[in-house]
Formats: sequence, structure tokens, C-alpha cells
Amino acid sequence: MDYRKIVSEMISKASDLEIDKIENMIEVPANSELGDYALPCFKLASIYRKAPVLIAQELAGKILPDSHISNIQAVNGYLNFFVNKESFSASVLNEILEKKDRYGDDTVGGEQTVIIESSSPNIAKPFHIGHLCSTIIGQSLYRLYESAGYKVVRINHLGDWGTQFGKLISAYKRWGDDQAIQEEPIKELLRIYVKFHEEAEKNPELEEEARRYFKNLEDGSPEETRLWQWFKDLSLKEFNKLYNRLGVSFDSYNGESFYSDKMDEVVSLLEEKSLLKESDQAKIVDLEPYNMPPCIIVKSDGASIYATRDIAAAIYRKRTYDFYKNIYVVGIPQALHFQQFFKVLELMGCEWSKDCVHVGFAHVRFPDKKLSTRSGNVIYLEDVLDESVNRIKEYMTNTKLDEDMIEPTAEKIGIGAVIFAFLKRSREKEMVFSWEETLNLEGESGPYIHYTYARGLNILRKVEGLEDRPDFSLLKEKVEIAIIQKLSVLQETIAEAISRNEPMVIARYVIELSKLFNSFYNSCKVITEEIKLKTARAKLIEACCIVIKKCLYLLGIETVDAM
RNA sequence: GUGCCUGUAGCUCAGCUGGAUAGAGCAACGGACUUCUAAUCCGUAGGUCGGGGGUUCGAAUCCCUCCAGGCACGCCA
Repeated sequence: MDYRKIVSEMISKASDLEIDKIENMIEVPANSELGDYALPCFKLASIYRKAPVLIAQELAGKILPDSHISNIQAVNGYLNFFVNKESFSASVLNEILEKKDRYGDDTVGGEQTVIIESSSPNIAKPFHIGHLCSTIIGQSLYRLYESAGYKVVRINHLGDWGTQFGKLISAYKRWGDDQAIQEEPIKELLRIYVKFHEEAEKNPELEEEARRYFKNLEDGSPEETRLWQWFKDLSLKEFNKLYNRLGVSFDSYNGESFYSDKMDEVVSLLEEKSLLKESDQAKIVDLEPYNMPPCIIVKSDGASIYATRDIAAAIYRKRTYDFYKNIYVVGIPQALHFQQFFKVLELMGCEWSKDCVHVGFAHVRFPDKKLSTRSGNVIYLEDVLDESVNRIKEYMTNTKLDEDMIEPTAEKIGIGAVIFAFLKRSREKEMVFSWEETLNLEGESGPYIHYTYARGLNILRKVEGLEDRPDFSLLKEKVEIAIIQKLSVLQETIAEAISRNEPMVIARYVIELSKLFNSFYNSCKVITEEIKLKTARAKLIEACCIVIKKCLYLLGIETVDAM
């Protein structure tokens, strides 16, 4: 039941305005006592050449209540609509109970393909907080788009190519310790990578040696290729441990190396269009007319560069997937790079460049530590997750769970806490990382929502002797009505999250729903009520649990049934 | 220097395609566990929405300007 549409239709009939226009003007009053839907009449004032207050009053006089809308009032230039609570409640709750975890899903996507590039860690380097942002935002967007009926291709654009591999090979040949590498691949590879940078300070020849090794790699020399593949395998194994913990997977791991043989074509395409210019021995696309610095396509030493790889990748993706949207979940510091290469695509005549979107997220700052891969100063994601899980375990001393359930439960709650802490804020706002805030278990946190859900399920486990057909008209408490109102807007909330590529929208929604639920939990009894009310409330709880679980799913968080 | 982003309660943030008294969470203070898990709930207090102009019936929201902070600006990605 689409009440927004019903209201718009009523207004449309009473005025001579188009239904779509009205639908866009309709809003939900912040204060629910004012109504469930409202039409601000201020904009109509210029059309009708009348005072808004008068317009609202006249419209109110022309529109009659029906089975869905019980009352219409004109207040201060607003035309306020009150929905018939009984039919509204029944319509919303029955739909949820029937559709279950598919409630909120849509078909607007029409099976069109959306590509989401995210995570993209560098081989032989630690998986850090920045990669976590990209990974979980990408994961959430994947589930959001999927829910709206899009076909999604998740691409992990691995950083598996470039001069750093020359450095790594050089470092390995000098100081590599096979056994240490087998035991702790990333840490050991990082150790020798850092050592390389230290030594290179004193001995610049090392840089040259590294370039030579990378050249060999590009030329397909067996020894260098073997090492490169080995590093890559080890790294992926480590990354997959984390992906498993996070419940994340990908459809493609085609990283930078995959495009190493696809860049010549980009260069010749650019040459055909006469877009390339020589500048200091490098080949560039001049973007001066668009107020941007030039985009370097071929370096002065003839080697390729990331912009070229990204262009090659975009073209490859268009050909392979014929995407509707091509989304890059990459940090804001790279915003200019994306603007530049999207522009180059446009200049190349790829009209689909407009479908490429950079979904940026702000840098995560650390209060004291200066973090950099080269110096070896890093916070490992694994440590963050472990710390979170451990704190949850400490908290669980009073749990009634069986011993063997504590570990897996703490794992889910702990990881959910970290994910939620990152997704509850706008992705473009800089975040200062603090353990305290990330692992805060109270208030607007992951554990709060987990707890809410577990309490809901607990009632459902205990309640018995329900009637077959709930009478939802018995749900008359303010908080019950508010919950139903909140439940009713899931689909439009998902739509908003998609239009903004912003998982936070879902996070805020599920927090608000959880708050309402907890308020309800404290003021309304269920199990001890008489059968009719008990039934209606139990079904309300069931609907809440369905929607909370759905939202957590959309954020990439697993629920626990008890804690 | 140029471009992009940010500035809302003591702290962390929502609200920003203009709309009805600016909302949460932490922290503070006061209450609620013999009754569905108190990781909860209820209440109190706390704001020149960075400053100043402008557009408008109406601005935290749009425009201009200034201030403060962050990021990015050719051969790393």
C-alpha cells in the first residue's frame, strides 16, 4: 500500500496539479502529531496567487476522508493527512510478515549491471583501516543495489603491479627468509620492504636494481614472475582470512596486472583522437581547458602509469559487462585522479563516462601515530577486529549462552561493532580513529542493535498460544504506531541510500527503529497480555526483527539470535 | 597559489534537492531491575547552526565574502 501515492492522488483530484509533482512535494512531518503526510502549500502560492494558508484550507475542504485517510487538516499553510491507523498497520505489518527478508526489495534496477570496485588492497602490504572503509562501503552498496533489483559485479582491483614489486623482489633476494615469510607473510614482506627503503636511503643503487627487477617482471622473466606469483598467493590467502571474517566476497580479482597488456590499445586510441601531447618526454592528455592538471598516460621512461591502467580497466569493464553504473569506492584523496580519467574517457568519445562514479570516503586519521607503509607504522585490521571481539567477550561474563556459543557470538558482535562504527557516519567526513569510539558498546552502536534484535527474538521464543489472525487495530500505543510508521519507510530509505551511495542512511534508520523498539520493550508487555493483544504485539515484534535483520544485512553485519 | 571537502550542544555526529519548536549518542545530573536479557528505558540540563552580508513569505540548508582546519595539485596509486 503506497500511502504517498494515495495522498497525492487525492490532492491531484482536488487541484489540477500533476500527480508526480505533488508526490515530490509531499513530506512526512517531523512531529507525527501533526499528521502522517503533509503538503506544504507555500510553493502553490505563486501558482494560485493566493496565500498558502488559504490554499491549504480550500484543499482541505475539497478532499474527503476515505478508508485509507481518516482525516485531513489545514494548519499554518500545511495540508496534513492522517492515515487510518488500523488499515495502515495491517497493511504494513502483513506485507512484512508475508515478504519476510524480501521486504523493502524493489525491481527498479531492472537487472541492469552495476559494477562496484572496492577493497583493492596492495599485494604484500598490510590490510589497513583505509581498505576496511572501502571494503565495507562496497559490501553495503552491493547489497543495497542488489536489493533494488540491480545485478552487481564486485571487483577487487588488487594492487598487484608496479615498481614496488621490483623493490620487493630486490629486498627478498637480499634479506628474504622463506620460513618467516611462510609463517607471517604480510608482516615479513613488510619488514623487508621497510628495510629496502631504509637501505635505499644510504644506497641509491638499490632503486635502480628494483627498477630492473620490475622490468624483468614486465618482460615475463620466469624467476621474477614466480616470486611475484608467490607473493600474490600468500597475500591473497591472508586477505581471504579477513574477507571471511567480514563475510565479504568478490566476483573478480582482476587487479592492475590484469590490464598490463591492455594499455597499448589505450595509447593508440588516444593517439588516433590526437589527444596525446609530449611534455618532458612523457605523454599526456592536456586538461587545461577543463581546469585540471594534465593526465599522464605514458611516463618519460616509457613505462605505464595508473591512469592508463584505470582507463584500460574502464573500457574492459564496459565491453565485458556493459554496465549501467561503474562505481569506484576509493578514498577522497584520489578524487582528482578520477575526475581526470573520467574526463579523458569522455574526450575519447566514451559517452558512458558519465556512468562512472567515484564514491569517495574520507581519510581515517589517527590521533598520535603517523602511519605509513614505508616506515612500517601500521594499524592492522586484524588487530582491530581481535580487540573488538575480545572486548565483547569481556562484556559477556553475565551471558546465559552456552560456553561453546560465546566465541562465535562475540565474533559476530565484535566485527559488527567495527563495521557499524564506520558505516554510521557520512563516508565523506573525516574520522579520527579511536578505540573508545569504535568499540563503544552503548548508545548508537552495533551491539545496541544486536541486543535489540536478540531481545526481540527472545520474546518470540517464549511467547505461546497465539491466535492465527492478528488484530493489528489493537496496537494503539504511541510507540507502536511510531514503530509501524518507521517500518513502512524501509523501501524509500533504501532508495535514498542508493541515490546517495551512502550506507549511513540505513545505519541511522536501523538505529531509530531500534530505539523505538527498546522503548516499546520497556513500556509494553507481551507474554503476560491477553491473547489478542499478545498476538498483535508478537507479530509486531516479528516484523521488527525481520526489518532489523534486513538492515544489518544491508550493512554487511550478521545477526546473533541471543547474547 | 589553485581546486575540492569540513566547521551544528563540553565531545562524536544527524539534519543540507529551503519549510511547522534545530535532533541523536556519549559525558553530567535525577529516576526505573521479585515481572519478556538494565549491552535497556524514562526524565533534567546543555546550541549566536564558524563570523558577516545577500536571495526568499521562510535559510543550519541556496549565493557572496571572510576566518579556522583537512586533502589534492605530471611521471606513486
